[in-house]
Amino acid sequence: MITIHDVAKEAQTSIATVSRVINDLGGYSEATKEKVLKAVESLGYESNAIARSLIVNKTHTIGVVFPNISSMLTYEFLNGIENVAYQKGFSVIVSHTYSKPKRMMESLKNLIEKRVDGIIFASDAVEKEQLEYLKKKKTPVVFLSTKADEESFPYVKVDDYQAAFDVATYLVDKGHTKIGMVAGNPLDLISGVPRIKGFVEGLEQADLSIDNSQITYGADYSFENGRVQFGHLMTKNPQLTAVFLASDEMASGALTMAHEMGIQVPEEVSLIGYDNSLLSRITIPALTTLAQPLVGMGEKACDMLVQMVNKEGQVKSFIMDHHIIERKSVKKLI
Amino acid sequence: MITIHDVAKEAQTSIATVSRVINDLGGYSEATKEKVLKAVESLGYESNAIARSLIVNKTHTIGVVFPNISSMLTYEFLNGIENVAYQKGFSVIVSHTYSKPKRMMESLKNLIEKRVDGIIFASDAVEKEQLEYLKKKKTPVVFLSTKADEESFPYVKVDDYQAAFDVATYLVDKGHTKIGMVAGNPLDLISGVPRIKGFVEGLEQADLSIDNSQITYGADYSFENGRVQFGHLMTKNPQLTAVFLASDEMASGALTMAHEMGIQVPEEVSLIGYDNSLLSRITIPALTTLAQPLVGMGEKACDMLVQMVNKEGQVKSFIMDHHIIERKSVKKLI
DNA sequence: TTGTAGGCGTTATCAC
DNA sequence: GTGATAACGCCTACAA
Repeated sequence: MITIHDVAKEAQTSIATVSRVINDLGGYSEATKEKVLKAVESLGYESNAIARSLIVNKTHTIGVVFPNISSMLTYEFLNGIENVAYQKGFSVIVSHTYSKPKRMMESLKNLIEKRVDGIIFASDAVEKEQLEYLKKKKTPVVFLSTKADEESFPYVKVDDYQAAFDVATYLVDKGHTKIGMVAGNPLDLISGVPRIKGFVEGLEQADLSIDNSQITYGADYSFENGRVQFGHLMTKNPQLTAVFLASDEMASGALTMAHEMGIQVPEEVSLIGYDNSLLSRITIPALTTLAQPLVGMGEKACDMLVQMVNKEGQVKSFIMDHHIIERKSVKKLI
Repeated sequence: MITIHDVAKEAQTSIATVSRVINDLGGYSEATKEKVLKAVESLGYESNAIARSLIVNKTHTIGVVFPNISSMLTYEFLNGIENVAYQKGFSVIVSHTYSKPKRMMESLKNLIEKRVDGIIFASDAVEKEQLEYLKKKKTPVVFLSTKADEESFPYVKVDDYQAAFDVATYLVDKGHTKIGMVAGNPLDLISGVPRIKGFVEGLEQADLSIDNSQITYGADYSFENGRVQFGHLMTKNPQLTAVFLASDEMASGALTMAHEMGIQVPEEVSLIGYDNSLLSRITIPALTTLAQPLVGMGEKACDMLVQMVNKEGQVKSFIMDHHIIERKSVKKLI
């Protein structure tokens, strides 16, 4: 390995001076700068970020912790994160935890040992143990599309309650009155519950009631779950003219089930999804959906984290705007 | 920050001993081990991987370089990579380059500066400059779903020529004779050309000729490109009964175009994709496609890289098996 | 403008 | 078994 000493020798100067010109610190003549740069070039020297980190106590690296892979959202988040990280001069270490507490803990510990400057914790519920751990370390953390039960760390989220509420009134505005929902996990306090609650109350606001038989629940937000839940829902409630799916993946599952059951979308039943993931543009018919600005959320989270790392003032949790993107899966009833 | 010195003081011993018990090196009494462990626990000490890396000259971190985000393959590769990396005790730094040579070079340099133990270069053509650079450094590199023009670095790939050839004979076996192709980029030597060549020669093998009007080309493998190319192809060649799309994304684009044009799939025209990405299960009809073992390829690439890092024998390029997954988009002609 | 020297938190080589 | 102490490659006072 070729070090700063080699460069110094080649340039016939000291390592201090080499360090100065490499880091653009000024305080050296143009001549020596030339010499040093030439030496760097000819030797192919590349400074050792590890050594630098050790002394400046910063790695310019952040860690991102994701739950299971199955979700298509993850990748869009990651893109947003990586974009601004790159732009701000940070590298990003990713780890998947499959929502296993043990693995989450290991990932966290590993990131801390590697001395990342900050951590983005995405899309997953945080266990008490992990929260305690993170609080003990002083490492900056921001939550992405999730939040801690307390106000310990800032988060970036959409207002799921309001979003689901808006979906309900959207459907009502389109003239629907017999409306169902394929919900996510009713035990998921972060996304599951608010979407259900928001939707139900949105309907109530329009003087529509929805009883429990018109809502089905599942374990996750997957294609397969959407497929079977939608099947159950429609056999129990064939009168429905519109149903809200708690994710685009579920909605596309519903689409294939509708196809299997010979139900026309949107002619016979309207479908509306959630997320505006890549999927929603690709299905037939294309999905009308509640859009979360996924890439933007990743960017925002990373922005906030970098701010915290650089101690640029106080960072507050941020609620991202949502809106409904109209495509082809919802029919207006006259 | 709490260091090994603090632990040593707390445990009333030397840092050398603390280091020994932490690294399980033996050569200490059970009693001191207890003391040290207790001190570690009570202080919440976590060793500094940066400092360790500096001296052992290994970071237990690998870098992964991807091109643009648009591809859905990327994430599956990443999952495979991250799986075995985790299992082998490595962290992974990802970076996206948007296929911009400048940004690729920056990413590479950054990874080298951060002293990653190895690099996986995925899915993108390698420029001469980058190749030269990587060869100069002694850092292990493996190519994933791409390869260098020379035998400089090992790669993991599917045999695109043979795969496309197999697609051709598959379609022929199903009784099709009027067959078209929506190809990828004809300038893409890694994936574009072999798929085109393999497909054409597969047809010739069955005494079917395919002239240039039955093949359309595009810039990439995207949904949108598949959509418009398929439109062109079918208006020029309405007699076609089957078409091969060079990616699943393109195939799903074709599906929506077929829908727009009122062409039934597979009743009027059969479609076959390439990749077996998540998409192919989700479209209606579900796509018959040539499957690349995406996750497996990521795993294999990481496996090889770790082997190289650990200097466990010679590592050779690896051709992954491919096969056709039959779903609903190809009709058998009687 | 430049160089010397003391760390940064570890591991590893010696002695004891 | 255990403890000094010299690296690892760099940054940064402090001197000169």
